[in-house]
Formats: sequence, C-alpha cells, structure tokens
Amino acid sequence: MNIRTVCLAILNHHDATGYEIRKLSLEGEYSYFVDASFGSIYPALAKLEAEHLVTSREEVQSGKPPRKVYSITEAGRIAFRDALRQPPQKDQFKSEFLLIAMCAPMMRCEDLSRTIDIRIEQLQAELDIIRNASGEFQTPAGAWTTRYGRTCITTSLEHLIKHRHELEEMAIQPEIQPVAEAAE
Amino acid sequence: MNIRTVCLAILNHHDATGYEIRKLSLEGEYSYFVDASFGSIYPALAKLEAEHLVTSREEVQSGKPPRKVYSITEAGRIAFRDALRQPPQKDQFKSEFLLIAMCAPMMRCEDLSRTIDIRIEQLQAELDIIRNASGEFQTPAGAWTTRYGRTCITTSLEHLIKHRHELEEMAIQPEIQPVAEAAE
DNA sequence: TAGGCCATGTAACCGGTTACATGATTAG
DNA sequence: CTAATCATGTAACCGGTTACATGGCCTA
Repeated sequence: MNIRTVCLAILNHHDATGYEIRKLSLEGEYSYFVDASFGSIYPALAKLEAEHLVTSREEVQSGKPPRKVYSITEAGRIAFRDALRQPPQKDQFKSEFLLIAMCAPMMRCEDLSRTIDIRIEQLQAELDIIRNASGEFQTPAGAWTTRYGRTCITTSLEHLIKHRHELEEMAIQPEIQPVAEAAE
Repeated sequence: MNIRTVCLAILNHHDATGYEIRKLSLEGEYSYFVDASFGSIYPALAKLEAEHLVTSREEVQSGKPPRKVYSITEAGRIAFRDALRQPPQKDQFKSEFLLIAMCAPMMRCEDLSRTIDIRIEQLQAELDIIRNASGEFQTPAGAWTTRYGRTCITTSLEHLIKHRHELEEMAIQPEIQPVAEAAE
C-alpha cells in the first residue's frame, strides 16, 4: 500500500490538503493503512498532479498560511478504481511486542510488565481513535471497516489482559533476599 | 523491528544459516515480525559478525553447497537483551484489504467477493503456519505467543466470514437485465 | 528436462523517514 | 513566554527489495 494510492483513496471521497491527509493517515479512519509523513505526501501529491490524476486550488486564509486543496479528477477516480480491483497484497501484522513476549524468559519481570503496560495503552489508544472516527459522518462501508477493526483490536486487548500474568510468570523473578529472616 | 534484531533473536535460541533465517521469517514462528529477504539478511549477518556479536563456521555438505552456520556470542546475547528492554515501537497492523472494504460501494460485486475470498485464504494460511509452528518443540513463551496470534487471527477470520455479506451488499449490484420478461 | 530446493552473496534501485527551512496565530 | 497547530516543501539518508550471478541435486 503506497502513499500514492492512499492519497487517491482519501481524495476519492473528499477534497483535502497534504496536511489533512497526513492527519487522516495518522489518526483518522485511514490509520489502518499507513502512517505517512510530509516528506512522502507532498511529493506524491505533486506527482499525481503532474499526471493529471488530481488538481489543486490555492485557498488564502486570513491569519493562517494558504492551503493547497487537492481534488481528484475523473482520470484519478479511474486509476484508483483499477488499483482497487487488483488482488490486495498480504495484510501485514508486524509486532515487536510479540518478539519480546517470545523472549519473556530472558527479561526481568519489571521490564516485561512495563512493556505489557505500554502495549495495553497502545491498543486502548487505537480503540479511542476508532471510536472517534465512528462519531463522524461515515459511509456504511466506513462503518463496516470500523467495526471490523474494533473487533480485532478488542480481542487482542482482552486476550492480553486475561493472559498477561502467564507471561509475567515466565520472566526472571527477582531473587527474594534472605534478609527476610530479620523480620522474625 | 529491523532485520538485525530479528537475526539476533533467532540466533539467540538456536544456531542458523542465513537461508534458514529467511525461511523462519517467512513461514516459521518469526513470521509475526518480519518478511526478510536475502538481500537484507546476508549483509546484516556479515555486519553482526564484524561487530563480534555472532560467529560463523562453514559446514561442508556432500551434494549441497556449503552452509555458513552462525552462532550468537555472549556479547550478542547482551546486545539483544538490551534491545529487548527498551520500549517497543507501536505494533503495526496495515491492511490493504480494509482500504478496499472501505471503498466497497465503488467496486463490482464479483471483484469484491474475489478479494474477500483471497483475504480469507490468506488468514487461513496464516493459521496453518501457526498450527505447524505449534507442532514443533516450543518454549512456553513461544507457545504463549502462538496462542495470542491464533486468537487474533481466528477472531479476524470469523468476523469476516460472518459479516462479509453485509459488505457485498454495498457493492455495485450487476444490473438485472430486463430480458427477464422473456421468462414470463 | 523443467522447475524447485538448497545455498551465498552483490549492486542497483526505491519508497519511505528524518531533519531542516520558514513563519504566523493561538492556547496554556 | 512557550508550545502547539496550521501549512508547505526540500535534501540527505537509510533500510529494505528486486534482480542478478552461480551451480549442483532432486523430483515431477
């Protein structure tokens, strides 16, 4: 999934500036697809314009820098439709967390617990993003996608909360100091 | 999650050649983390060796090309442990399929159905990989990771099977030809 | 006999990120 | 007064992929 196609996808259902596209790709309904940075979006838009797949108009605003609003052209819609039709490449679910989980026995319990906490927070943050996206006007297809995402993330979160202790038990337990005798 | 760390992770629990590391990253228990190609693995291993984090020995085989078997060193184990301890970067779940789902209304029903079929096959293939990985000798942590992965993928698959028709109804329905009158 | 598997490695390329340059406005 | 938000864009860099080079053995 390259930036180019994502730009077309977003412009396909509403006009937007490069700045807005980045926000959508990080926080909005499009965050499942990419995390795009300015350094990739602006050149992609410029290239799409050169190919006449999008057009742009400058909107001068008082107080703020002028916005360059892009719109998709008919040729762009066709190009996008064609891109959609060809078989999608394999979804990728890459998790650094799982690598850490797999190596639990070589971690100190406190480090592992902290890592799990962070992971839980990340999953909750993703659910928040989805909840916010659901609030906005959405197409039925957008709503379907949102429900799908929510289901997957919720399952992941619940499994992690339910089974984290099993993993934590595998970590290196802090040696109980024999100073305990002093308490007697 | 860079290739370098993945090589260390694999070598951390058994010796391997570059060729084997690639297979593990594509099909084995490590497929959650990367899909690494030769072009990245061999240079990574060479660099790790130059840094004394791994060592290698050549094993001549009859009939087959000689294997270069890598082992992790004590310094490598320490470097890996340190890498594990720092907070993991956000997991990424990037799905081209979801982008297509979001655009269901602009697709022909047959194309959409085909895409969903492919996606289901992919998910089933991933489950097969996990099932095979479970069969092998595994550490408890490996088993935990495997269960986690299986839970997430199973949920995804079941949701998709259960709700695919809702999405398919949104696609462009093939126009019913008024030739139907002929049947009367 | 064609294609796949084993096995290692290099070079060209490319898609992306990071950091930089610029600058006004607004909220804390 | 500081930090964040709005807003666009470029240049250097980097981590990876793709394709190439090489070659024997085994299976269909």
